[in-house]
Amino acid sequence: MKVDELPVDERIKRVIRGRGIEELYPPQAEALKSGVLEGKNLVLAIPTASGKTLVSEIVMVNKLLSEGGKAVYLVPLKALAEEKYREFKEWEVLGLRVAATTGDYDSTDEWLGRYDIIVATAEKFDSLLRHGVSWIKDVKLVVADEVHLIGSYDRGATLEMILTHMLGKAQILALSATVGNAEELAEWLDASLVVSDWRPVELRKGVFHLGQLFWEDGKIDRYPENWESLAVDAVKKGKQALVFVNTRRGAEKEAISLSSKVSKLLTKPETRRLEELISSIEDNPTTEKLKRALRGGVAFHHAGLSRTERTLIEDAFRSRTVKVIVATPTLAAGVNTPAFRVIIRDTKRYANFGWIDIPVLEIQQMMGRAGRPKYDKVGEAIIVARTEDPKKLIDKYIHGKPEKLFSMLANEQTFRSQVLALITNFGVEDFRELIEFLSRTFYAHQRGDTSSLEYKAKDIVYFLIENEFIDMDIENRFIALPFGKRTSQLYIDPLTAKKFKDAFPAIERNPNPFGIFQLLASTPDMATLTARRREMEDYLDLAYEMEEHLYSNIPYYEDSRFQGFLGQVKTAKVLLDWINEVPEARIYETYNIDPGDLYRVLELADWLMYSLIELYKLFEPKEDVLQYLRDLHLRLRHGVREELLELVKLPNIGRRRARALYNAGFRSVDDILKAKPKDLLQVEGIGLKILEGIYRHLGVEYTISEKEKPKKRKGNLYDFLK
DNA sequence: TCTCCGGACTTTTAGACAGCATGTC
DNA sequence: CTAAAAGTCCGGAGA
Repeated sequence: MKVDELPVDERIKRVIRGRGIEELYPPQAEALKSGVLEGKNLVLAIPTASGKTLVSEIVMVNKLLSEGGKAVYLVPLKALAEEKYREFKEWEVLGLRVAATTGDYDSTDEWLGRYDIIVATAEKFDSLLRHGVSWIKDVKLVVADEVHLIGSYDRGATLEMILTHMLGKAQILALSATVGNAEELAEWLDASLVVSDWRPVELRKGVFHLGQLFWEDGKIDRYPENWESLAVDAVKKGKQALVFVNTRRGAEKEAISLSSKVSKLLTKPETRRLEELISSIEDNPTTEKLKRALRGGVAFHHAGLSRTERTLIEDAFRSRTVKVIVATPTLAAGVNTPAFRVIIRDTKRYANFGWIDIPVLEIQQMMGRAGRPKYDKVGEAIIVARTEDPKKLIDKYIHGKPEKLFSMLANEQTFRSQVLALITNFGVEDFRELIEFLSRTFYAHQRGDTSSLEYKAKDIVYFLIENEFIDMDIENRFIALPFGKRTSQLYIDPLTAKKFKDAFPAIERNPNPFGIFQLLASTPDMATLTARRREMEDYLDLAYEMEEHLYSNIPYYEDSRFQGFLGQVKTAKVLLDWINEVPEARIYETYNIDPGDLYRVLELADWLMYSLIELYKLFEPKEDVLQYLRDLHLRLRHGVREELLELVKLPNIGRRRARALYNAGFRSVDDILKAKPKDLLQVEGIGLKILEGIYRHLGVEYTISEKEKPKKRKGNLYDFLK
């Protein structure tokens, strides 16, 4: 189908042709002929990179241009929100406004009302729904990207609930990877279904075993026995490779090992670009290994890296500076990083109870990264059989069908939170209405019988009543209580809120960082670190040493919570070090964690600390305790001791600069105001830009003069420099 | 007596959403 | 119920 023939607004065609697209891919054409353009719901199940985004863009923009209102585009990751936001920005030439909103920024909900296309994570949109944002009623279209995540254990229920809320109120376009039961999903959503495995770049799949590469078409190629030769070979051909492994350690090891082989194939300019890249990376034990690998044009990519480094690597890969990335599954579902050859080293993964086969769906997503549109005619996806029987791998992953999707609504943790939200934020008045809502979910559609779900819901309702989240009047109608409503809006697990509430008296008696941090770490919303075997004794000792500061009892060795508790103690200790200004590098070493892990813990602790304070406010707070908690929150956010709190409020002053200022004798804003700029500039980390920002923040008059400007003006920064 | 090596035994293991008010080194 | 690689410990051989 030609772009010209599209039954959509001319302006849309112009923009598309502006991208150099004249002809639509067959599945795109099929999708657009399915009735979506006339407002019908659609489930589009086609491989990654086969043009789902363009379909959704056409549907969104066409709808907005003809009907007005808003379109919401849901993604599973913050990084993807960013990526889609940049892509959709292009449509602003037609007068549409695009915004992205995630937990990271732009939470002023009403402000979003000025935009036409809103990209959001599913959880963020759920949160917006809970806050009852006024513009939700203008949403005419919801695009749910990666909708197969409805089957994910911990996050699927959220997506399912959002779609249930919006079903019938807005048009729904669900974009999915190929799954075993797409038709079931389509039936639930009352949608047309377009399924296809067509790809713009041909995909060749194969299994590698002891030097033999068995292609799906029966051809066999021969290579050196070590699978690494597959990656090296790709680079020799002037291409790139993406290797998937199942552990961080594996990613690092293989990256360094491949690096020494790939380095020989690099050109001078490539080596220079890599050196440039390396010099821009911060130093710590993890990046030290990364830099070693990068010298040979190879990188590893896993959640232990900070966001900055991950993005850096992804960009460098796209620009072909980096030839090979060895990644854990972070990259499989993340931002778009296609490569000529994808090598899957592991098909098993450790998951709580032991090793499991990675689902076909996920392996197919990894394989789907093979082939760069516009650059490659064909992409190659190769599974390495190391110990596994190659025949089994071919049957399961190459010829096999992906798994069916199953509703995860019944997952206790999410369900608890969702039931609360239904009552406190979505006006569900009684049990009958609750059941009525649940009957419209995918769970109900799929299982038919909702009696076990109802039973669970009933249990949760009793839990919520018992803990004063909600109440029930004599006619058995639900009453939302402030504690419940706030819990739901803070987006924390009711169990977390209950733990907080129970701890308030103890906190009032003995407010202290360690006790509070252990409390935060003990909630289900915190991803705690794990205490390693050899560390266990140390943390147990620490717990006993700090026993009087804790708000809970130390469990016995036999207790099932014992292991978890030690992890909480470790997490609390890390947070304690953080607010005592222990340098990051030392934290990484002492606790054997990566930058990404610390970042994650801090991010969660920050959010939970805020929530703790917000909930405390509801229970006749004592002013001094409240102030104590607020200060601790600030210390947590900035990683500083109490004495730096004042300085850290200044723009661009974090834990390092604040400490430098303090140690140089500038201990307060007052000191800074009285000081000569010249002296302040002596302080490590304080340059012109920073000082300028501080003065602007404090409302001090100043101007940065060019060299030719007169140097005598009052308040001129350069006056003081002399 | 010290060092090195190998085998037996032990330990470890992917990822990442949410609030709110503005800016880390 | 299912694995595999790295780390640790210990004893024995050799210097």
